[in-house]
Amino acid sequence: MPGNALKILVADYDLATTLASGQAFRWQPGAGVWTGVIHRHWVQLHGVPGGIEATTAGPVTDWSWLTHYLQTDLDLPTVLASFPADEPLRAAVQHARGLRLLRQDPWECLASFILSSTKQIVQIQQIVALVAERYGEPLAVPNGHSPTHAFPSAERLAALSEADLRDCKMGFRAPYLLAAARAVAGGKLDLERLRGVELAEAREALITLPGVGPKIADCVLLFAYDFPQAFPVDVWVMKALRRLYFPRRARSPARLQRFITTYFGPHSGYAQQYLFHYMRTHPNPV
DNA sequence: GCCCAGGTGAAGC
DNA sequence: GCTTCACATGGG
Repeated sequence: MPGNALKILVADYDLATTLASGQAFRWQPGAGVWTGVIHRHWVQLHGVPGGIEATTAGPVTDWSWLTHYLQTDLDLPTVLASFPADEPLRAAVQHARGLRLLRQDPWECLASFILSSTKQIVQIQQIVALVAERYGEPLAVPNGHSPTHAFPSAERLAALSEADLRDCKMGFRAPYLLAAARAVAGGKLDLERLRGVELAEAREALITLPGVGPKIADCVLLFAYDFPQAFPVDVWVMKALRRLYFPRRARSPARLQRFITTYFGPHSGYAQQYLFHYMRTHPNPV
């Protein structure tokens, strides 16, 4: 029987921390409820004892889009057990146990992170909301809720001008987003193909886009694909590495990179997310 | 006013 | 290889 509500049984899932953790930008907190958009679905989520309750605008028969996005089948204890047993990671995990990685749509994730450079998370949310409101297709929403839009397709954005995008307050990122939209819409960059290639090859393919460097590429590979060893290094993660792992003397970028790829194990991307969250919420040394 | 934000590319050495 | 700078915009 198709319904518009579902309870997902899952342990070790901190919904609020996950949705606010700066990997996805379309979630708005309410009174214990998170409202957002996944693909073409308006959805409300709230964490309850033993799991997550979801409500949609209309009847749903196949909920796999939701469970896949939330990654509720992932066994978190296995991931955590794969981390090196050091003090920084122990503290970071203890501080936010239940923090998860989502599995987003590659195009939306790529576009969002192109917009992310030297922006605070709240500002990225504002820009993404503006782009969706202006150029995304309207979605079905329950009575009493404000109108919501899907994130616009690459084809839709590719048809715009740079000025249209600059009007969405994205500044110097506008030509980068436009170039990415045109590369994807024109078939020059096949985001689906990246699902089946090695991490290094997928990274290279993304970095060919102007405005996409190693950090943004790794965000997309970690948050939208199945690359558990993608390890985006932003200002916060760099602070974590310097302060928690190399407090005495600075390491060259090459040495740091080698440390990242050898030290954190098969789920290093997850370790990165815990370190990121820990530094963001503990910006000052204890 | 000032500094900073889930960076990147270009120019300089 | 590494360092410095510009690039828009808004929050603290």
